[in-house]
Amino acid sequence: MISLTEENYLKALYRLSQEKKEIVVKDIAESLNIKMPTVNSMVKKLDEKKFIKYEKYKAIELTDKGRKQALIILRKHRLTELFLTKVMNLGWEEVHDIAEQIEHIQSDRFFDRVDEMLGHPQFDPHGEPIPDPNGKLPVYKTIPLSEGQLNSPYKLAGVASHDPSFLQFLDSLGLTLGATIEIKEIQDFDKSMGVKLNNKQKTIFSNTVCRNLMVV
Amino acid sequence: MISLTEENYLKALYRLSQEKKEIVVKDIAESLNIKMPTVNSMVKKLDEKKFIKYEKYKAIELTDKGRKQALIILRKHRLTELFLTKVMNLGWEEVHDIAEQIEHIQSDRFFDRVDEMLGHPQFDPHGEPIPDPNGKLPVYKTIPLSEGQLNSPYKLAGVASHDPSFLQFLDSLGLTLGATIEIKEIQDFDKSMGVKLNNKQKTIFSNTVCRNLMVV
DNA sequence: ATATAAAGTTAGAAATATCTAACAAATATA
DNA sequence: TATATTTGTTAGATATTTCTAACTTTATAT
Repeated sequence: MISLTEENYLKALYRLSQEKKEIVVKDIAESLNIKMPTVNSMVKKLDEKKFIKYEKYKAIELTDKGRKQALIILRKHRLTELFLTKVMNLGWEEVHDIAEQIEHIQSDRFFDRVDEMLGHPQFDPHGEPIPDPNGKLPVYKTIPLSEGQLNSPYKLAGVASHDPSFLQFLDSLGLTLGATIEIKEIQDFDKSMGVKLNNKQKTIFSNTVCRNLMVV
Repeated sequence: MISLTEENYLKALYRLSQEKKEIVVKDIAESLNIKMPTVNSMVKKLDEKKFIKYEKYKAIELTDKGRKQALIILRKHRLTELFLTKVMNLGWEEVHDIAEQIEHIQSDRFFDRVDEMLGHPQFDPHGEPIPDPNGKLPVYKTIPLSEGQLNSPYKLAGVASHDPSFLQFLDSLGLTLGATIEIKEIQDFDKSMGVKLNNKQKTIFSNTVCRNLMVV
């Protein structure tokens, strides 16, 4: 069995591993707002339980087992956030704290239903992929929309530019991660594309825009 | 602050107080599946925190503060069970364990939305009333069914007689608290009523029965 | 009314997760 | 390189929730 506290350590470990190559005791202490000696005891325990690899004074690494656990929690967290916003109509600013609690609920049935009610989403609204129930992160080979084909529905999986005006432009179109984009027309002369968004509105994207929309 | 464990003790205490007049250490131990010495330590603590009144070798009583806490948890539990069945379409047999976990979530916003999505229900499907957000059990001004009106759906909120044969009679009809009763016909000569139960089966109640069914 | 049984209590131990104080190692700086 | 700073570790304490073993009080039954 894994405790709520251990789950929180693993989740922090995973998040930190995404941000930096080396994770040290201090990183975890700061991230979880606890003192270093506490972390020290805990990493010893997590090492014994084979969730991480830890040696005195060395960097800490998640094992496959630990990463799997972390991803299962991350899945619950992301599904919960989506559920709270999309199904329960709560605001994005208020769902995080609730999701931090619900992510520890032990019930496959519950999260399966959440997943189902959301239509098995692949991305959360931050564009982060949602791990599968076995703690596997699907590997998407994303391509820029500019290399996409006609009449084949793509999903927005990320953006290559983080220019605020670009993001605002996407926002104004209601284009969030996970949105469906279908290429309906390609202009030869400037490579601009006529596209259909979420099977509803149609618009035209310049090649610049298309090169910055990473799809799957 | 009140811990998850303390919440579970208070909930058990409240449930036991509904079932019997005197609650002793052994009752709690059995109800929570823990040993008596553990309960002994805990009741001392709950007494110090003013949630219960406890003296050595005496019966245990909830204080107003303790009862309020218990009712807030009960509210969360009942709302959650309703939500899981009505909104998430889970089966009644599987929701209890999940609700036992979700009831400890700390978020007024979350439970307010749950309550709202369910249309502010007054009873759970077992016919138990749902406490309000301040831990108050609404007092319904109940009337005997005999004073009810035609074609207006009532809810069974209590019984005026506790005669075993009467209770068994209700039981045989599947009439539990919260059940819907609609008067379809009133016989002038003996005041017996033709009624529809839970929008399903129809039957006839004598005036004696009607005077003992307290509805809302 | 006394003996037996049931229920309750105390004392002390263990697991979990946290802390502070003191010391040690690694890293950065002068 | 030597010193200072940062980071890490150990040891030991505290709080929470649980347990077992031993003893005490209250209730039951002969």
